[in-house]
Amino acid sequence: MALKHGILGLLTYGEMTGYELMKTFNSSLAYFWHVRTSQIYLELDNLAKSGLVEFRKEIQESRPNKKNFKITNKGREEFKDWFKNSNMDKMLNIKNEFLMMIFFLNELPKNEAINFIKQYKEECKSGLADLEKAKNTIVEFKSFYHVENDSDIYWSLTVKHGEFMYEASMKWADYAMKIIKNKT
Amino acid sequence: MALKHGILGLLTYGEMTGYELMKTFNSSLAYFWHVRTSQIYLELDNLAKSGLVEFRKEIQESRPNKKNFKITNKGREEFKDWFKNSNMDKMLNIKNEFLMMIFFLNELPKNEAINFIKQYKEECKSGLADLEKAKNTIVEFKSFYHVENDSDIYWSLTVKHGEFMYEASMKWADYAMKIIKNKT
DNA sequence: ATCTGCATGTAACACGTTACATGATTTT
DNA sequence: AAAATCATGTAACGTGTTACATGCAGAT
Repeated sequence: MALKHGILGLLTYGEMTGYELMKTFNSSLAYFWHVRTSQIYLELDNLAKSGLVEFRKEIQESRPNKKNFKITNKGREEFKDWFKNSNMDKMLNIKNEFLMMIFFLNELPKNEAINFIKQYKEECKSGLADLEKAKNTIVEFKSFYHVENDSDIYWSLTVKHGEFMYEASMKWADYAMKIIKNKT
Repeated sequence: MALKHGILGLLTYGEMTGYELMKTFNSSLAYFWHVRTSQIYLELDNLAKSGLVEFRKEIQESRPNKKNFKITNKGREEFKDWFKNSNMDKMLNIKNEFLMMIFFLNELPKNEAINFIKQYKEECKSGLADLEKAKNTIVEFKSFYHVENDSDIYWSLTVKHGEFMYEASMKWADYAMKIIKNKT
């Protein structure tokens, strides 16, 4: 139910279209949540049907028409309840296909195994670079939606989490390559 | 397709029942992949229908009857292809509900926000403890299935990855709590 | 001239979870 | 006496991906 509550959460900062929501997810929140337009529009439909959001049609001349979504009071309640009914252990259990491959990496010859880890390290590097972009979009988002409170402290903390993870991942990659090189 | 290839991969070490596969996932591979029995049995059905695995029925007296699955040649080919057709960027994009909550944590009063991070840190601590168990089950698995090669180097690397991640997460949690405490 | 951005959606499929169902044996 | 282990499965549901469809405006 995280996407649902993510949408509701973003709408607490102001009216947004499906397209804008998608953009925000795939920039500011990109490190921990990607979305597809198809999913966003379906979810917005569901939210509207449940009365958690409502929309205002806006006819545009030189652009396609929009639906500006805003959160309802019922939506705000639902969003608050999300924090009350959360439980930590469920949230942390991950699925990581990369590690599934590492588990079976003996299938590859040594040099290819090392190369595989090297690629991973490169990917982490580019992940770190993307976090820099996220930092910028966060600043833009705050001023664009005139967010007065210090929510951005928390937005930055998610980015910081990414930095910690990517840096640790790269250290792990170095460790892993060393181990593989030393094996018979 | 990671579960499918995970099952095929485990079966390269020897014959296993659905139940044993489930046990192995939820112990040795638990850090990065949890499964439910329902999913395992469905996937085994599919794999059998595709001719990637086959099974041998074993009638037991004081226990329910079993199906001992083994990988076919076709299954081995499919498993090898998994490494060839993989691409890194797809594998690394994560969904993290915990970070979704962090993003919106301004919704909670300061003390509750700090408590939330504290709970996370505790969860990481217990994750680290579980990794110790995983280390043991890996050793048992190797001797039980008489694995002669040094695959276990890679198994251990997945555990090490977990250690790096949990430790970095806990450092992040400390950093986050400090930031929140200092905010107005 | 081609690509990117804006803006909306539908349909089919793949993957994963929840809940249900059974039943003997062994451990606490 | 209660709970965990062994061992199999079905059905319904929820979530996410892939592929398809449209079409103008502005930038390269």
